[in-house]
Amino acid sequence: MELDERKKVILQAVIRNYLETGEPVGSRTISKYTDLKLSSATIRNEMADLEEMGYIFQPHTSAGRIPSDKGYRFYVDSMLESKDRRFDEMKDMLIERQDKMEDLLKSMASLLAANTEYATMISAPAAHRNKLKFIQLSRVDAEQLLCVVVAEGNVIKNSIIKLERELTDEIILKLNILMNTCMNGLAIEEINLAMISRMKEQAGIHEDIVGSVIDAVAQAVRSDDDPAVYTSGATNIFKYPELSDNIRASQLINAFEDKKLLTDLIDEKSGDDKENPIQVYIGEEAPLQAMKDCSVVTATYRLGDDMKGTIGIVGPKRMDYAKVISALEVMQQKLDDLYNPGG
Amino acid sequence: MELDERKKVILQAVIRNYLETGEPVGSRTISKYTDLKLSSATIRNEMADLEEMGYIFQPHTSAGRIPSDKGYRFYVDSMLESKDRRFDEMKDMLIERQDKMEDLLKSMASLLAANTEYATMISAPAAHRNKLKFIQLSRVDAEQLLCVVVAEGNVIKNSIIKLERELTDEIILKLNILMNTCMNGLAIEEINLAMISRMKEQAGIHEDIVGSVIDAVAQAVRSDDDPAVYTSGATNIFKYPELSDNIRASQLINAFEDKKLLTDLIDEKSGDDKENPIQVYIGEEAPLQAMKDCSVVTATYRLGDDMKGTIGIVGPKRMDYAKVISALEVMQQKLDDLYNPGG
DNA sequence: GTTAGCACTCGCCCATTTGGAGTGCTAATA
DNA sequence: TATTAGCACTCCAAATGGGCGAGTGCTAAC
Repeated sequence: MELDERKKVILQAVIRNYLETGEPVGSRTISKYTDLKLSSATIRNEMADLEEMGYIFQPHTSAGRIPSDKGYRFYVDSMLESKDRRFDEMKDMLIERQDKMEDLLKSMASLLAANTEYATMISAPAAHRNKLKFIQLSRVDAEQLLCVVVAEGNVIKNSIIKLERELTDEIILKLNILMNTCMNGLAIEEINLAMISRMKEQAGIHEDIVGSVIDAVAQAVRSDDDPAVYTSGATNIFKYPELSDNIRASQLINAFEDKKLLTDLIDEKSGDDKENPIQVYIGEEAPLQAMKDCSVVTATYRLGDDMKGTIGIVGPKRMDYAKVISALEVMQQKLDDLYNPGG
Repeated sequence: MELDERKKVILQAVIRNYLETGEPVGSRTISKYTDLKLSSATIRNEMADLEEMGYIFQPHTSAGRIPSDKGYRFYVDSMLESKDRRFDEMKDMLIERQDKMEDLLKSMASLLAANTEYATMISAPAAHRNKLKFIQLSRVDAEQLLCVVVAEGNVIKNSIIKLERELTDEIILKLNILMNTCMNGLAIEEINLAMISRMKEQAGIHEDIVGSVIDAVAQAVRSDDDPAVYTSGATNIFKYPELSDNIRASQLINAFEDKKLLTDLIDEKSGDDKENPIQVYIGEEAPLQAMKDCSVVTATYRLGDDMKGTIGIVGPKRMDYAKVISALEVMQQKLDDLYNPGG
């Protein structure tokens, strides 16, 4: 059977109506809702066809229809195609530029959550291809060396290195210069074994310190230990009855509490497609089992050439896709403006 | 009416039984539960008295009794008095010393949550009376100066200072020395206006930088903008039916999401009593409206002389107080051991 | 002061009923 | 041939009502 134009219109009408009301929609409703001038009986026939094709289904006999995952997929795809967005809604959200990435992302997450009424998460730009801007070693006290690493985008990481022996100021200064001249401007992948042994050679008897510093840099730049995902509005899910029963809510909130889980999800899925940085996952497509009754919309943002992160919004399947997608597009744009003022 | 010895025994029995089962407890149960050798009829009379006195009540006529807030209060107080704890349970929880306070507290929070099955929160030691260990200014690029502040307990804070003009290495070095000689070892309160103007004087034309640095130090050491409360196991509340209905759960989870709220709560209430660092808040006593159906147990811990923070556990009123209190005591001890190995 | 006995209350569970929304099918219509 | 009106049917959800059991309060006897 084919999905002809009229079926499409009816399907759209069913979905749109369901998004508004959250109730199964019946044939009579559609008959009045659309300007097709068809009786409910005709609609019923068409709806039976649509059900057979798998776009909609009945939660039980003699109830109205609700969209299946396939139905949502059709709806979202056709929306993405038609570029029928509501850009305006969020355009004048105010975002202050913050010194620290962290604060910026936190405030963006809570802004998005407040405006969409869904749960949001933002991953900090992955630094793994990120260039080192600056390394600073300084003595805190006799046994401890502070290592500060600044990467592009003012991502700052600290770590403390324990010393087995005391170092003179002079040696620390030397090490500083050595580290910076060797590693400045490099991405973490570019630091290879050859370079490390060359540096160790130059450091002479202090080669162990170089080892520690490189560990520290690696640890600082790698974000495994510090997932760096900011979430907001997890409690919004209680606004949607279909998600707020005990089991589902608990699993969802749990997922939001477990930043590590989120990082994996967000990293794995981001940016499969450079042309289409916005991805929509519906129901079972969702990357986490806990979210199988939700839809997840993610947007990959880029800062400069090498840094990218992901913004994700999690809500019920019957979320306002148009609003969410345009909100994400605005956010992408804002991030771009803030960090690439020249571009 | 007086709370004689027998009434106390019966009240204890009622409460203990309710803690175990979560069901209203009837007179027959108590008659068998205790070794008082009293018939259920007698118990009924006594329970009627206890109800009149406000220690217990019936959720509805012809149901067993459950403890009121006043009843719990009696139970907790007599437990605290008798020092009848179960220290052993958690004693050998393994806590690795972490370089960073943050990681340590996070892992402690999740450990506590996992072991108690309640929700936990830990506030980082308030740094407001904390001594500065070390300040480091370094140039990131032409327009930005990185200011790293290390305080006692290896609390590290960064901030970026925007520059209006370029500074030479020499000047930065000078400023570094100036800042460290002036402020090292000081608590933030000890930095007064006189000192600031003296420093500005010494900095000459660069007095504006000194101003910025002091702002940065203040901002770094003050923790207002970064509440620094770590939570774990918020989803544990779903394990307790009396807390997991939609409204309550949503309010509670919300409270746990809002770190700022938690900070206020935790700071306001901590350490009223130096002798009794462990406080129990039952039901309406709880410091947050969202927690009015919960009990909250807090413990104030001290690191060194000036730093203190709070650990809090939130659970249903019928929580295992003995276990929670001893767990908190163990945590206090561990923190003490880790950071004051000499004492 | 304690206990046995008994009537009573009330929440909970279950089966049954009722009403309404919505369907599928069929026959009539344009 | 496509559309529509009509009707019987299905099923959910909410309301109704009776039986069960746990537990109480009271009274009278010990």
